[in-house]
Amino acid sequence: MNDVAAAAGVSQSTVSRILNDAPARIDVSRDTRARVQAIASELGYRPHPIARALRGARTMLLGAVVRDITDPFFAAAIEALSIEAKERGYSVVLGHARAKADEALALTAVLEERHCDAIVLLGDFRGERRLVDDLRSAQVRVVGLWHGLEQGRPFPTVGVDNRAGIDAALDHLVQSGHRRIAYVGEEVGDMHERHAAYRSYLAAAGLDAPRGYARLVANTTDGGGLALAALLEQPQAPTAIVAGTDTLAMGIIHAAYERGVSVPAELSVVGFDDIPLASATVPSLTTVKMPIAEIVAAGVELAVGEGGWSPRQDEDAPRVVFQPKLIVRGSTAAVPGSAAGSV
Amino acid sequence: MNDVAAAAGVSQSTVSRILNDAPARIDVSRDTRARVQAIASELGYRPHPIARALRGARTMLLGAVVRDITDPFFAAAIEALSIEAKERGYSVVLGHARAKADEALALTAVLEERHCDAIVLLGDFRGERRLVDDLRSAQVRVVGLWHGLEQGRPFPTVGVDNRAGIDAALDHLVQSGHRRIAYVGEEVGDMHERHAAYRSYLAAAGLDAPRGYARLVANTTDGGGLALAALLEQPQAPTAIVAGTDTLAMGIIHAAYERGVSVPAELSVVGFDDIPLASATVPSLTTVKMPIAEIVAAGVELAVGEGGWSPRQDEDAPRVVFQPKLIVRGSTAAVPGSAAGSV
DNA sequence: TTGTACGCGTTATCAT
DNA sequence: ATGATAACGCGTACAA
Repeated sequence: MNDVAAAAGVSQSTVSRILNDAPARIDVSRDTRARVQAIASELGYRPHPIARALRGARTMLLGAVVRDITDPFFAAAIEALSIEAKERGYSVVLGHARAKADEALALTAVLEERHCDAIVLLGDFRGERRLVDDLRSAQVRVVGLWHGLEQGRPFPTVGVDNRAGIDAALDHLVQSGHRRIAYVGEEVGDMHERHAAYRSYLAAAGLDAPRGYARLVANTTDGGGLALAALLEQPQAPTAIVAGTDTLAMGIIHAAYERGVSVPAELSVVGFDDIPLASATVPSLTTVKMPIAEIVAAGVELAVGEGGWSPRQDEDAPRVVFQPKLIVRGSTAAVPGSAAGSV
Repeated sequence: MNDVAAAAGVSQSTVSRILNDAPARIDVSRDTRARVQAIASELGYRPHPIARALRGARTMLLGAVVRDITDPFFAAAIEALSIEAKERGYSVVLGHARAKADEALALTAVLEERHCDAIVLLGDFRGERRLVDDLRSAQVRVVGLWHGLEQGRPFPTVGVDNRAGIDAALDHLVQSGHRRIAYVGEEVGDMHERHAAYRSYLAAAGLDAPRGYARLVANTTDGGGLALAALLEQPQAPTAIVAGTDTLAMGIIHAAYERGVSVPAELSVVGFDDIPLASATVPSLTTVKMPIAEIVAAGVELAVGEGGWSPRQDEDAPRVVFQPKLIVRGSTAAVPGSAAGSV
């Protein structure tokens, strides 16, 4: 900017005023303005965001903390976040939080918070006391997406109505004649709610729910395979499985294929999330569609929008909840032996 | 830092020296050092990275420009990049480059380059003249991963030996008795090389390659479905398909399932990349494994490591090439009608 | 061993 | 309508 000022024969502050479009009045003469602009573009002047930030301006950087980007669901969430952020002029900084059991997760280790105007948590970090404490004492705004339920939330959260999703999935299965319905999930974040919803649904419907029908495994395709193996060993194998995520559902379907169990003819499987590949599996996946775009949009609004929330003593942080929607595809069918069944 | 200095009764520069571990000599007395450190941690002092960066220090930010994070392959690449970057103390800034046909892609639009110490391009951006020009004139180091071939490369690139991968896939199919082998891909980046490798392999092997056997479609599961539909309409349908990516392969397998074509009994399919879900599909996917971690590590080294490369006149930018590896799983089998076949 | 002073590139305030 | 100047937080050459 100094170069521009020197070349134009004006002071540097004048250049600043011109290039920032004089917030106050049009107190720059037309000719100097034109001259400075010409020279600036000729010299290829580019504002220096770091210097601006030092003056107190925003960084236009949005921090995203996520455990595992490989998880197809969170990959889709990051994509949505990136799009939403870009529309508001923000860029996303990835704070990769690989949970290493031996080290407490410190915020600084994962993200230099002062770079970012706000931080978005993707997934459940309630187990990371250290991280949450850091976040609480940091000056940046924090929003948690799919962060699970909590009593005294230190920051706003946005999520989905897990109970409604599980209810819809189970309604669908029950209406297809299923009575022996198992659940597979990892006891983390939203899946905790899904598990609880599954249990209370079965109880309310008066359905049998043997202990072995709820399998808690890692949220991976391998975890799904292990869960299926265990379920097939039950005295009465289930005719349908509700999976806590599509990843688990894919693992279950894959394992069923390897074992010669036909989906959906012999076993129905319902997933949760509707990840991008869910419609391209064999068979295509019946699943509960997560309104990712809406959730991310609400989260970004809370993080960097005008409707932002700042901690107060007299009220809890807000929790926004969106509704999921059941998508029926090819992985569910009537229970074997029913009207349309074989035998 | 001023607060710390005031509280400790020393000057701000002393504090700076202590907290930066005096690069020169141990010219700080033990007691003042201890006192300052105590006060600093008590006050919860955190260095201000922006001010540091303004002084010329590095931002420890690594820009990543990617077209489509939803693409499972690039999601995995981003994951690897994030891990590799974190090991060197860097964070990744996502520059989301959704190709909108109507607007030329400007670097500033996608990433405020002066924030980043270096920029990593993920995928093929040769079509984006504007972006590449911006990159060339920018002062940051740039590295292209999976950027395809180019004559006068303005920056170093790291990639995979596509020809070797395709050769391995075709060798496998030919050895399984296949003669009618089709190719499905999008004419972008590395897939261009894969297509060329497919054609020259068939020519060298003296295999029939009807025009309609090479299907150029979008790199999505839907694209794969369209390609399969077109291939099944050929006078002589192929017995095997080489897909340019696993995404396409999954689309092909899904479409085959929907049409009642059995994979691998009636049709063999080979993918490329070995995305995380490739081993959990039905059937599991035979594919060419991309050495993502190695490629990303080499890229980060070129971008921010000591072995970095700066443009010179007398030599081309380096191109590092890694070798892929064929992973045989369940989506390929002997050609129908062969020794082990039915009928 | 420690304090003073300057500059990094901006923006904002005050004076001209 | 424009120029001079202070300040943002930090690192460092120089002076004490």
